[in-house]
Amino acid sequence: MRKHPRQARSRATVEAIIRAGARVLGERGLDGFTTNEVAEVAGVSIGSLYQYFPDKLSLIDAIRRRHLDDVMAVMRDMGRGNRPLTQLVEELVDGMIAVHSIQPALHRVLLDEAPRYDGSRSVHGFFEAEYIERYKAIVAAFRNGEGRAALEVTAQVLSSAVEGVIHNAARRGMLKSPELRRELVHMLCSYLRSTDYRQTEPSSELLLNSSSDVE
Amino acid sequence: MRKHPRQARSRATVEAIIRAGARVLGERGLDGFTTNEVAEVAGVSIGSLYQYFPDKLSLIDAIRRRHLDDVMAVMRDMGRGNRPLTQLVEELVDGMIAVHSIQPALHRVLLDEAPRYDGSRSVHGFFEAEYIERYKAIVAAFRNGEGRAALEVTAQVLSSAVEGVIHNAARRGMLKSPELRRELVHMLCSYLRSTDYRQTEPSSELLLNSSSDVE
Amino acid sequence: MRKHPRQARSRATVEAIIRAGARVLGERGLDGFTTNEVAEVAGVSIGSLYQYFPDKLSLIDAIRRRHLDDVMAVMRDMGRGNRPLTQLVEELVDGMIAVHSIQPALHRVLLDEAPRYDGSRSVHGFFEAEYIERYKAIVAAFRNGEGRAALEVTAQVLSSAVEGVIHNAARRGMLKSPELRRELVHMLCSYLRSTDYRQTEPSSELLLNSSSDVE
Amino acid sequence: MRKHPRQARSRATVEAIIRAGARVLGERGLDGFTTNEVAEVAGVSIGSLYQYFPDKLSLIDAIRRRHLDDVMAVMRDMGRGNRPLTQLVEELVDGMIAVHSIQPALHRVLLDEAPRYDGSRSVHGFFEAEYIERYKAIVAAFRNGEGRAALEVTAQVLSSAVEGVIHNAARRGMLKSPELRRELVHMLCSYLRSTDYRQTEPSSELLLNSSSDVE
DNA sequence: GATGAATGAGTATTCATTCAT
DNA sequence: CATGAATGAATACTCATTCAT
Repeated sequence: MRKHPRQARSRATVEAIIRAGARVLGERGLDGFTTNEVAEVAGVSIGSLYQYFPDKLSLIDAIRRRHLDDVMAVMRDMGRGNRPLTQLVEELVDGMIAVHSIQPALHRVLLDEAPRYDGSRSVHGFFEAEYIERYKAIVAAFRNGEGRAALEVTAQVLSSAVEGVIHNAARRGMLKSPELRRELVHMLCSYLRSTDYRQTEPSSELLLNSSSDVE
Repeated sequence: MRKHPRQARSRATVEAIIRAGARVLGERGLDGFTTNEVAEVAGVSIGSLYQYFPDKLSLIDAIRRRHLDDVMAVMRDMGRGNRPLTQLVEELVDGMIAVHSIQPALHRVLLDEAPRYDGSRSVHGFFEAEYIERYKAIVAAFRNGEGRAALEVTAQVLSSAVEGVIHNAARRGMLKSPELRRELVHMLCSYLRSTDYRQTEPSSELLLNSSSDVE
Repeated sequence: MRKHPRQARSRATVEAIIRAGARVLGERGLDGFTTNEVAEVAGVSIGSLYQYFPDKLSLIDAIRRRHLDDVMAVMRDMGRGNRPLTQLVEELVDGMIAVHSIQPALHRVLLDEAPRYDGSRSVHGFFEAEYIERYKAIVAAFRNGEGRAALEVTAQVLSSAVEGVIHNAARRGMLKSPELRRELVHMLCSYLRSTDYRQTEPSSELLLNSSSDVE
Repeated sequence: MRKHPRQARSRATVEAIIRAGARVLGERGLDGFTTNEVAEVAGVSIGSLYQYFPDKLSLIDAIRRRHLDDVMAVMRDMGRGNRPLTQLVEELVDGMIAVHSIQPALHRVLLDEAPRYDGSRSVHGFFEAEYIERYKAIVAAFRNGEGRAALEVTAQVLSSAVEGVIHNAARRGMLKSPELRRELVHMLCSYLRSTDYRQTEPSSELLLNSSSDVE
């Protein structure tokens, strides 16, 4: 941000801009997101917008930070208290579904489409660090004996799988499907519960005899 | 396509345009994808581009079709022959990684960002139908006794999880990490191997007592 | 118009754009009328033009309104006071010649070539209604006993004859010819003065024995 | 024209192009008139079109000549035989209406909108010379004692009035209205029958007491 | 601080015309 | 002679950003 708002009025202005930005981004998508549109929706002159945000990207970043804070709130709740695996996973999934239900498109746009400032020192960087750390904590709690590196990768896989499923469901308007919720929970639990698969696996497995073989 | 290329010369032109388009889309992203840029990279005049593609979107659709054909080829290979679960999943994951390694960003842009022609009868529609069908075949082979509806949802969860993980890895340049591959395979196998979790689960579970609670 | 100019500066801009537009349209014709050209002639950036006019057509409409206002002023003057037929017609013709002398081509382009916004409720629609009404008033004053429908048609014929002659003269640069003025006045007076010709006519007429027959 | 077609085949090609051109120009207007479109409608390659017509304008000129020939045919018929004034005028008006009824828009586009080659030596020039000459013959026949210059102007006024009324009617789809026909005939007859109005006019005229005075 | 008028580089798309095959 | 692939200048319109008031 270009300038830090000190007076109450300025803070309100910035607030209005970010809110309007989130709304526009969620409703119109990245293409419909123009600084003039945002300023108008915010009931603010375009000049005022540029008083606080040096350019479009910085505004997107601010919106992202705002939104990611919500997501982080869900993650932080995960950390409180002890719960059995299933319950924890269910809460995680439910939290994610809840966050994405508010503005289904916004989160996806923010995560997938909207360009980041430079990739390193951006808001997203800090957020992501804590985000993955939270996932690591979960993994560590249920997968004892997993090494540092493995932990990192497992958390990565876990979080991106959750996001992949949730975003896809959001795109299809299936966020509220209980079956989807159940299956996602199921998958995550199976994964977290299983010990290293290299030991248990190549025993005697079912064979796939696909009939779609013939083409 | 506006016109069908009859002479050899024009077929080469169309080919060059699609190739250049894929490259530009992958390297510069949807924003950097301008018809003029594509024409230039293809070494073709802008007029030639519009001789064959009525507008920008139709070109994107052609690129998508091209790319999705590659992805489907991987999926179709899954259907051939019988293999144990692990091997099948490994091949699936390896195939996906391979496809995404060529142009890491292209697939994601094509799937997540790039607008489709009308949402219903487009290329993507047909592709997706077969795509999910292939996943369903896999699930059906290893999860006997799963109902119709459950099959659909499971396939959905499975495919979007795979894509989420792969795309995220692509974004981070981690596509070639063997650990990631291992964990993804692991997750998918656990999920597919497990029977209905509602029976086996709420026994005696570990409890999470996170210390990252305090901040 | 997209935006209403509030500050004096912007009102001047809009004014300059319309003036430049009229000039370009009159001098270069509809083909040479490009928004960029207009902006340049107006000494204004293309962006400013689009700030006030959503598209090319709306600008043409604004120019038309401006121009038609001038024409209507002439017509309204016709309505004031009582004058003998000849004097009235002379004033009408003189007024029309004056209006078209400013930018000979503009009026024709505006009336004949330039596309209208949607054909019905556009500026031209309202203008035309009053325009023909004024003509009807003239006809009614000198042709007593003419029915409703006949009035309408007579007014139509009268106005389009005037326009035909004036526009053609404008094309040929003959607008200032006193002979032309005299003949036009003559024709209109003859027409308006004559009672129903069906009674007076097939008496004993001159015969045309054209020698230009042989060629 | 670039090349004179000698063989039968070429003559047929040229013929097809001109016909297609007239159709496109009439149906789609000057804007929809593109050389590629014309070639396609003519069932001929664009290359062939340019074999015979060096550019777009030359094609329009050829169409114009073709069309004006039709109009001239009407005018020439006027010259044959002797008829009373009213009959002659009725035939003129009917002929004009007939010519314009075939492709109402074409004639207007050709006369009003379509650019001419250079204004002087074009097809239109020659045509117009004869055209106005025909009108002069008519005037001369019924207005004895009119001088050279006056004859020219009268013919000019007469022809442009006819065209103005007819074109306007064509635009409004009123070409077939018998009232319109009657009034046009009426006006032309009144005009041609009247002797110099300077002698007969400022006697005792009706006064216009318009009520639209009050505004 | 706030305003909103002004800017202009950039984007998709068309169409007259050429020329190798 | 005919074809149609290729060309590229030209055009309408958008939007991030600046700056005088």
